[in-house]
Amino acid sequence: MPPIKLKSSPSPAAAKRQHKAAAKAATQPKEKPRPLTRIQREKQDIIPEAALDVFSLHGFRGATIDQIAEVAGMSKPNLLYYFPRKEEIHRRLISELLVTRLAPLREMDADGDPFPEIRSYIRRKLEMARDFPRESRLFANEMLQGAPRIIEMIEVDLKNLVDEKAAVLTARMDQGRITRTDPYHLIFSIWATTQHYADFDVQVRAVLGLSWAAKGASRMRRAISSNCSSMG
Amino acid sequence: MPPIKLKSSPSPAAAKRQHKAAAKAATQPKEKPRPLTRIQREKQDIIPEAALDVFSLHGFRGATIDQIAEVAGMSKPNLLYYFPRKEEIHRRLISELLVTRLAPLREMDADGDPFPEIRSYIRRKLEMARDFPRESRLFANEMLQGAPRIIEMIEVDLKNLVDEKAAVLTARMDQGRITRTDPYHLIFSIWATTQHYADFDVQVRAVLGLSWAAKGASRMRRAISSNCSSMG
DNA sequence: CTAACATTTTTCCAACTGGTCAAAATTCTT
DNA sequence: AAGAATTTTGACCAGTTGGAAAAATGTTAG
Repeated sequence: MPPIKLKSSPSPAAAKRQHKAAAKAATQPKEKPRPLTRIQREKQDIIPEAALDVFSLHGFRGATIDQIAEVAGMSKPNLLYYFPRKEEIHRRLISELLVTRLAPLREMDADGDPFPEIRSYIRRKLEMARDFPRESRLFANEMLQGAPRIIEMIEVDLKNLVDEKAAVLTARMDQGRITRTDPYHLIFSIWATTQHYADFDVQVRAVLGLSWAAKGASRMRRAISSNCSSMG
Repeated sequence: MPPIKLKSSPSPAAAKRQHKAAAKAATQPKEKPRPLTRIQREKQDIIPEAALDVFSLHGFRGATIDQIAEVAGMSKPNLLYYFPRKEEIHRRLISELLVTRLAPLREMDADGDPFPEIRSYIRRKLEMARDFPRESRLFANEMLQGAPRIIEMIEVDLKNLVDEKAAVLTARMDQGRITRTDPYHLIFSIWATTQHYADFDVQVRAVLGLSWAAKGASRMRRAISSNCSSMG
């Protein structure tokens, strides 16, 4: 399939506006930047929160500002007062997301004992899937759509990080401290498995016959131990 | 965040129409059902094919009939002549999908040697991810959205099948023929890992620094061997 | 060849979409 | 309390969306 051009870019005169406060600060450097209002702080918290619900469920195109506004408990124009474009809410969510996602891998210690190090990496990933399933789904949605908005970050930051850690793993394998495998595919497996519990939650629950009320906890514990042991 | 009601049901007088041919066949049982035209056969092949492109990329809500029609090389009303509702194209794709997806697990032989049996199951799954990535992504999209259209099938057919195979696996473990693990999580791991190569294709390619031209083959071979070996 | 049917195009529609704008309502500062 | 600034609302727009209806065009069995 490839391109499928979206007839987007609806407003030719886009990018002209800016958030009022920001605009003021930008055009009048003399004046003190006037700190964020209480309301501003609140709303800029509530809106991405609501948007996460909707974007993670329907993807960028499938989500509507109206929906987000409704979840956030405000009117569409009011929401647009804080985030003048749909894309900006999404961008904000995505960029936060990437930082959080890279952290666990980044913190994997090269000097530690490789086996517990990997085990704890898996655990952290699983915990993230349990505690932030919406973020996981947002990411998955973005991937499914070909990652249009984050491909460069993946190609540079993520690739470099993985290259680095893969090199460390290879070194450990050379020392015979862990079983030899392709380090990249090892990492992919970890990503895949942990993501799965968030992204395919419905399926997991349905197959295990879990009540929808029984959130995470015990299932997660089994998943963690099960997955750690299968690494052996 | 669960409900997010879409303000759908736009046409209150829906469900009134039917495909002309089908309608005729239904209301005039005397007449011979009048076999499908050449054109009908062609189009009913082309349309789901095009729809698969679009749905797998944008999900149900994000996809538009216009897009599908464009990919299929026909006008929207013409497309609607064959599939009067957007949902019907999607439904058709999804139901085909489920059959195909269950097949490999269903064919896993309870009497065979468990290890090669699992290995070949993984291989089949990986091959499916390589050869039918759009189908995989369509499924993933559906899952991310909470599987609204297939939850019952998952809860019944899939659950039963997995329960059955899990029982077999447990028996093998009792015999000490394979390492003891939670059979459900073993199966989830296989699903997760294989899906990953289709759904997160972009990420896999970016991290491995693969050219976008180099499709599947060699990467897949490594993935297969790598994943099989890590089962050991 | 032609009637009967199948297909396609054209035109149209109401609801929804992302987004604008000015006025009204609220909140903050002094 | 008053004035200034911020926040919210309501009305509105142009473009898109899923879909309907009918007219125009093709196809094909007899």
